[in-house]
Amino acid sequence: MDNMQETIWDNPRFRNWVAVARACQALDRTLSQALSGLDLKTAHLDMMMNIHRHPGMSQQELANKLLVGRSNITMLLPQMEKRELARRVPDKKDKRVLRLYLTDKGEALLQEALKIHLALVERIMADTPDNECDIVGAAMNRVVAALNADDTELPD
Amino acid sequence: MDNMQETIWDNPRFRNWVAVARACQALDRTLSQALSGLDLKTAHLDMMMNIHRHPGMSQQELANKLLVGRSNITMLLPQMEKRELARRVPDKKDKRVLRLYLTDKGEALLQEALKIHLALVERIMADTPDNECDIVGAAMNRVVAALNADDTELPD
DNA sequence: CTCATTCCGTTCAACCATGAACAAATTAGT
DNA sequence: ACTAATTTGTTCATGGTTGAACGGAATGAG
Repeated sequence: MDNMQETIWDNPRFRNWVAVARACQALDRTLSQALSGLDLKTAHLDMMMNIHRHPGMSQQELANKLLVGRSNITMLLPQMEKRELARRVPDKKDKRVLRLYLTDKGEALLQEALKIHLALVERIMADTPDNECDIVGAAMNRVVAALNADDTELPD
Repeated sequence: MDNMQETIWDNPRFRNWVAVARACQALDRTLSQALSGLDLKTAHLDMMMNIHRHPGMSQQELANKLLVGRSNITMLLPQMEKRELARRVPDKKDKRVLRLYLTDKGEALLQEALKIHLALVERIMADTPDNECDIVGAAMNRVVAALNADDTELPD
């Protein structure tokens, strides 16, 4: 009873979050390998997913969505343009911004990559019932909301 | 009605996993900022956490736990030794391996960092009841198990 | 014992990501 | 209209991460 370790790993919430972090990292590594056949990296896939869902977004908006620096987008995009997966179209109203679109080739490659990604997700979640999956998703959305609340303290 | 999009984002499991990935990434960024006051990076914290829980482990074992390359450990450790947070002790039996330990200073700093980490975890999980937290943790442990099963397919 | 093989840690070159500094375009204040 | 501040994208130097190649040490087969 003196020996109540009171170590942080006795805290269920901490242990549970460590599991989340480990699962994410493990999946990232496996996904990277699975995508190597398409000559795609996860960074590129994330970009393509966001451009697909929000066509015409600016590089700045994309950087915010991906939680990376603007310069990162600038470095990655030329590679995708050379492979003809994406286009940068100057905005008529505002000559500063470049609006992003996927080419048909880019959309096609994205679909291939998403098949791989989806198959992987379904496999790792195979032993988890649907309602528990939803609980996980809902909890994680609350996490994102809580962290965004912090960020929005700073900006406007 | 023709318009059943059948896009991948209609798949609940995929959406839910995307939420997990976004939550992880968001927390990593926030944690990095929170640790900057201690002049610690998440990579170092992960190392210290593992050495703390498994004193005397080799660099190889640590690399496996962290899912990083052996060279990564070699590059990070000297910095921690100079700060007197960790020690590398040659193994008597096997002159190849260096066994890792935290110094008292390292243990003390780890406790400070863990306080910050724990506070962050408890805050982002504040709106999630205990039983749902456990469901999340259990699901993520199954994910890790499923992915480890893959890895052990290759190495024989 | 000897030689091949395996394992541990290190080194090195290549690749990525980041943030500060910058030029051009836009907006706001006066 | 004119200046100051803000925003967008780019460049560049820096630091982190990786995988292949290496030398030293242990293991196993003959």
